Amino acid sequence: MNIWRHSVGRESLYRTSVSKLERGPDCAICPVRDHSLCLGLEPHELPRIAEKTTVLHGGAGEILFFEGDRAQHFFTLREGVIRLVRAFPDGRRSIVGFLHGGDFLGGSFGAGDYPVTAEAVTRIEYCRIAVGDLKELTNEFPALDQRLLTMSANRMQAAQDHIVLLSRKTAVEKVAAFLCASREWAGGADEFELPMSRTDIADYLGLTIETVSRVLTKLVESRAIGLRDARHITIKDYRELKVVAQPEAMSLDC
Amino acid sequence: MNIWRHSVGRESLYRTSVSKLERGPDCAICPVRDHSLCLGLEPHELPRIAEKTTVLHGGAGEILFFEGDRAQHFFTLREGVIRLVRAFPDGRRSIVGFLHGGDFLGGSFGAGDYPVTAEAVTRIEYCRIAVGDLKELTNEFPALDQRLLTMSANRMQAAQDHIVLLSRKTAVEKVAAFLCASREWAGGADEFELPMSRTDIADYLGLTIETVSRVLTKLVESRAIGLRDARHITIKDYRELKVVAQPEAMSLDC
DNA sequence: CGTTGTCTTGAGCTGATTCAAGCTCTGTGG
DNA sequence: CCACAGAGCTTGAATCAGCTCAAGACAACG
Repeated sequence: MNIWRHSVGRESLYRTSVSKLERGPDCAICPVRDHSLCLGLEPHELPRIAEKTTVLHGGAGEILFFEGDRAQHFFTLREGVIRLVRAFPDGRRSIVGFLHGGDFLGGSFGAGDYPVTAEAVTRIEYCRIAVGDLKELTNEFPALDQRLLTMSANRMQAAQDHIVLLSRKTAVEKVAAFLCASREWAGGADEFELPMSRTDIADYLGLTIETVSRVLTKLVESRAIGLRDARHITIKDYRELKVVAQPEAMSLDC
Repeated sequence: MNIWRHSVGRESLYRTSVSKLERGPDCAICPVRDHSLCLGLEPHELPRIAEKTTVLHGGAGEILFFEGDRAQHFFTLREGVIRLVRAFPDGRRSIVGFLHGGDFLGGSFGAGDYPVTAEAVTRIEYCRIAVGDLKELTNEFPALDQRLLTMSANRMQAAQDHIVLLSRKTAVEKVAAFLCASREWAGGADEFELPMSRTDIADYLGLTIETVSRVLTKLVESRAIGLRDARHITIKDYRELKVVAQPEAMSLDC
């Protein structure tokens, strides 16, 4: 890392700054202990994984790895938001997913390259472990494999939801679904802050920033949501929003 | 299984026939032995998994499980093609992926429901094992977990490719990408048969059948492909097709 | 207090959809 | 053997959801 690279996308140049390095993690006070990889471990096993793990943090915009880089590390996000990006040479960009506290990254198990670029949306804190070390640990603690499988299955399901959204939902449905998801990500309260820009939202939903903006004002006019400013959302009619967001949610009557 | 259920989609009624049941598999002659789950096992370990496994086969249109069914089984596809479907009550439909020989299904690890419906596109042959039994076996053979993780990672990458395709590619790019993928699926030869209908293709690419049809005739006119009939494709200019299909494939110059 | 980046809004355009025929197989029954 | 029905596919014409282009609003910042 710590390189300059020409972007093929909207931004003209990326810069990856050196992440500030800390000592091994103090797992006892880990904010994501019970919904991350480490849920698979007993408390007394944590030191074994901690000694192979480094805690890092980085600022918004920082790049953890580029698409195509050799996948040498496995990461657990402790704090903040990360976007997974694929960019086209002609400027088109697709955000394949957003990651939040507890989510893992990397871990293209078996040899391989990262299939996406990982960028910090906000200030982030994360754990890093070499894939070789993780593999050793999974031999020692089989519960880790189970946990990895469960988390992979959850991510797969999220990806499938995303596919359905992109292939068959209208702009309003997409934005409504995004707002419902953001509400969950933010903890479930009806007022929250969006960590990402309109550009990120558009590239996640397969729309333009103009369309995202227009749909949001339409939702404000229909009193489904409120906008204190561009980043501060208030959900005013969650039920309605959810109905719009999930036309596929049929009340199964059998 | 073996039930009638109203479809919420284009077809008015689904029928799930009883799959013909065979004895346990003869893994020695398994057509997908070396690119399925069982790649993780030594030859002498195969009988242990075989004794818990049932081989089944079913006809085109047969449904292995419905979205929302309790995920009690794990499947390995030996022969044929399966589509993973999500349907909306209003008739919209999305195909989240196609599966081919060696691919696995189900296995929502940890308790859970199937997030999609699995339907046979062609006549199929597949292995079925209860998730509980599989879990026991993974304790016995840790290599199975590794293999599952690797396969999950590959599927995740395919899902991400699909997301990029749906969110940022044009109709021509989508169809071109689909044809390139079909070529691989069919073994890599320039002449092959499409196992699925235009409706399936459209629901996979997030287009209408009319658009798929129009794009195909356009590709015929531009001499990139030939169409003996609707299902028989000849790739005439693979290079060109690949370039159209992957506008994201930049020749990394650094 | 100008500059810069982000977001909103408007007007016109367009790629893909919708609607509506018509065509081409395949199988079935007379 | 041909007529006929039905499903699946293609083609054309009109429409529209979302895009492009362009301008302006607003906040943050040096």
